[in-house]
Amino acid sequence: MRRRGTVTRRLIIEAADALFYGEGVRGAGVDAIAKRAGVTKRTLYYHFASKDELIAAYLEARDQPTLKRLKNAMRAKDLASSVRALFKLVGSSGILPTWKGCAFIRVIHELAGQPGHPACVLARRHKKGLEQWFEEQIEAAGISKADERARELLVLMDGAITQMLTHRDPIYAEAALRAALVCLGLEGRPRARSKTAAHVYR
Amino acid sequence: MRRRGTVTRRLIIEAADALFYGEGVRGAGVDAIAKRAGVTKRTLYYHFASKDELIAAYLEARDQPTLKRLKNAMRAKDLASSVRALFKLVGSSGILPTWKGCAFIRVIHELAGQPGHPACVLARRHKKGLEQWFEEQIEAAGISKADERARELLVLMDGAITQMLTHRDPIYAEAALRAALVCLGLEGRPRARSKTAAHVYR
DNA sequence: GTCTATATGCCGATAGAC
DNA sequence: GTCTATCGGCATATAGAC
Repeated sequence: MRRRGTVTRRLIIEAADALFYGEGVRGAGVDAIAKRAGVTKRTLYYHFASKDELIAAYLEARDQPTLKRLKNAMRAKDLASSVRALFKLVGSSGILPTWKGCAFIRVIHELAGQPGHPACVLARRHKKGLEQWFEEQIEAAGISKADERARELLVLMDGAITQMLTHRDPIYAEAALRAALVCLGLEGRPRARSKTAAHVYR
Repeated sequence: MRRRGTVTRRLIIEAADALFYGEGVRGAGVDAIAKRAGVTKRTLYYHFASKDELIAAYLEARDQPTLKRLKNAMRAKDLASSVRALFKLVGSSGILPTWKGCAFIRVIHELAGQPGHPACVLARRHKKGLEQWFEEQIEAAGISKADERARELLVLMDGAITQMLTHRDPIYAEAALRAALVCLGLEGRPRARSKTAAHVYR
């Protein structure tokens, strides 16, 4: 009987995570995943009915840890600091060659032709959950129309992630941070920011 | 001798465009592309040395038309109207089932493990070109630090596209539009009150 | 529950005729 | 330049022993 807590099952998901994230859910094959997990393909197919199911399990396993990591980065009391930490995280992660963007967005893009795929459903739920948490944080900071601000923040985060994956240049995470602070009303548009100061980076 | 203007070559690229964009560059095979183009695989491989080269040609063929379409949408004299038109376009496109996001961003995500792939190089160049054009428009509107504002606009656009592909809900394009107008200083937003101040009203 | 071995088909790419 | 025919490999998935 298939249970969800099996050691073998966990090993397979860990291997899938490494390969699906590293090479894409279409680029990585079950053969390589089974080999990395140290099991045979037959064992893999005992625990997962299909590759599609394994892809869904891969995202399912990433859901809470990813949220937890973001919440931990944004644990400051004041919202401005939290938002700065968020985009600092995006910028610093984005310059690492091993970083390949957001796993959920990657799946949405790779499986754009199959929006009903279980993994796509999970990805949408993950992003909705994050949006809702953003909204709670913004509301707790006493900012009105928190739902609108949360969507703006989410758009900026995913836009920053996309640009980081594209150009691997923190300048885009910084752009997103500036935009987020302005949107949230936490920082006015600087009128006379010294050009030299603004260009310290790079 | 292989020339770039051949009718056959164009037919193949058109078929590739439909299938690569519809099912992903990894999801679509050369078999299906050749069939759709009405040629044999051997002919396809006469015109393109490899599938990777065909993928690059597919993006290459999309580069100028995509830029042109965006410039046409943003042809208004005043920047605010142009920006509104941009995100209106993203929102209205994004609810069409046939729309599958930005072809360039899709490739970046699908080939995240191969940043040196010719198609990835083209995708980066395309986005850089768009960013530069944004900068020119913003500068022409008399807004300072146009380079920073252009990056913010680009991040918002790609973030909106990503969210549209994820949720198919124009509410995210609208969020990005609001953020863009605030960032460009085309629409004000009052600074947030402190949390204690907010408590006065509760 | 895990194994060895294999079914079956599609993948990208090629040989050689015309 | 386009065709028919096909290669070798890897894809997902399965049969049946233990």
